[in-house]
Amino acid sequence: MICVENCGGLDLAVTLDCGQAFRWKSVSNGWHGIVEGRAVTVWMEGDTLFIDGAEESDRDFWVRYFALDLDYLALRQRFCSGNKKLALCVQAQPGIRVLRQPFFETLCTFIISQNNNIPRIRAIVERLCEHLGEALPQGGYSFPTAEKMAELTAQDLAFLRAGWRAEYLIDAAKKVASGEVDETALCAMPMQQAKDRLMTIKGVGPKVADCVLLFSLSFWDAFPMDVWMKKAMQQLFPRGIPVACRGYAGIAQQYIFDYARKNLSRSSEKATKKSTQKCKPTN
DNA sequence: CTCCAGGGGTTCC
DNA sequence: GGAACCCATGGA
Repeated sequence: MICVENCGGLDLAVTLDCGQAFRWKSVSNGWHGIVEGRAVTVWMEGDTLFIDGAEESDRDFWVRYFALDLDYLALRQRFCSGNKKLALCVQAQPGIRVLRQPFFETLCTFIISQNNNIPRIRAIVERLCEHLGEALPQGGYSFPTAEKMAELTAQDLAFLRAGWRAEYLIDAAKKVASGEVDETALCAMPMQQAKDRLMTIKGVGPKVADCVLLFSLSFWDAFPMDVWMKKAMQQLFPRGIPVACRGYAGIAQQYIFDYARKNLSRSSEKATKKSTQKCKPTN
C-alpha cells in the first residue's frame, strides 16, 4: 500500500465520478479501479491519499495519474484571486482535479462518449475490457491494447453494442498501433498540432480531441467545448475566458463545468426547436 | 412513441 | 463556413 500526503484537497468522489474517467467504482471503503493493469482501491484520510494494492515502486505512476505533482492549492489561489465568478466556480467543488489517464484508454472512452450518456459509456467500456483485455490475478480486466484491437473489424465489436462508434474505435486502434498517432510524438507537439493529428482519426472531432489532450496528455490549456459549454461560457464569462485561466483553462473548466451544470438550466431552447420542426409524413 | 445522451461525418447551400 | 440530417443504443 502507498500513501501520498498533502494532496491539495483532492476529492476522490468528485474527481473519479465527474465524467473524465469511466472505470472507477465506488466500494465500501473507497474507490476501486484498474489503470494500466494495476488494480487498486483508493481512499482519503484527511489530505492523505491511500492506494491499497499498489507497489511502492509504482509511487511515481500513481502520483502522475492523480496529477499530484501539480500544485492545486496555488492554482486555485490564482483562479480565485483572478476573477470573482471563477472563484465561485472553484468554491462550488474545490476538490475536483484533472487526471492523467492512459492515452489509448482515454482516446477510446471519449470516442465512446460521443452522443452518449455516462452509465452506458461505463457499460460499453466494461464490455470492451472483459472481452479484449487481460484477466488480472486480482480479478478484473486491463484495458485492451491498440495492437489487439487493430486486428479486429467493426463487426467483431458487435458485442459492445456501441453502434456506429465501433468503426471509430477500430480506426483509432489502427492509427495508434501503427504509430501514425503516437503518444510521445503528440506530447512533443504544440497543442493545436497535436489536436489536428488526433482529428485524423475517424470519429475524433474537436471535442474528443480536446478531451484526450486534457485528460491524458497534460495539455492543461485544452478546453473541451460542446454546445452546452459554449452557452455556459457565454453566460458566465461574456467577456471571454478569464486571464487567470491562461495556461490552465482546461483545469479551470472542470470547476466551471461543474458549477454551470448545477446552476444553469440545460434546456432553454426546446420551444424554438418544436415550433421549427418539419411536418412528418403521415403513413 | 418521443426525447435525450459532454459528437462527428456527410451533404447540402 | 455553417446548418440540417444521419448515425446505434438504451433509459426515462
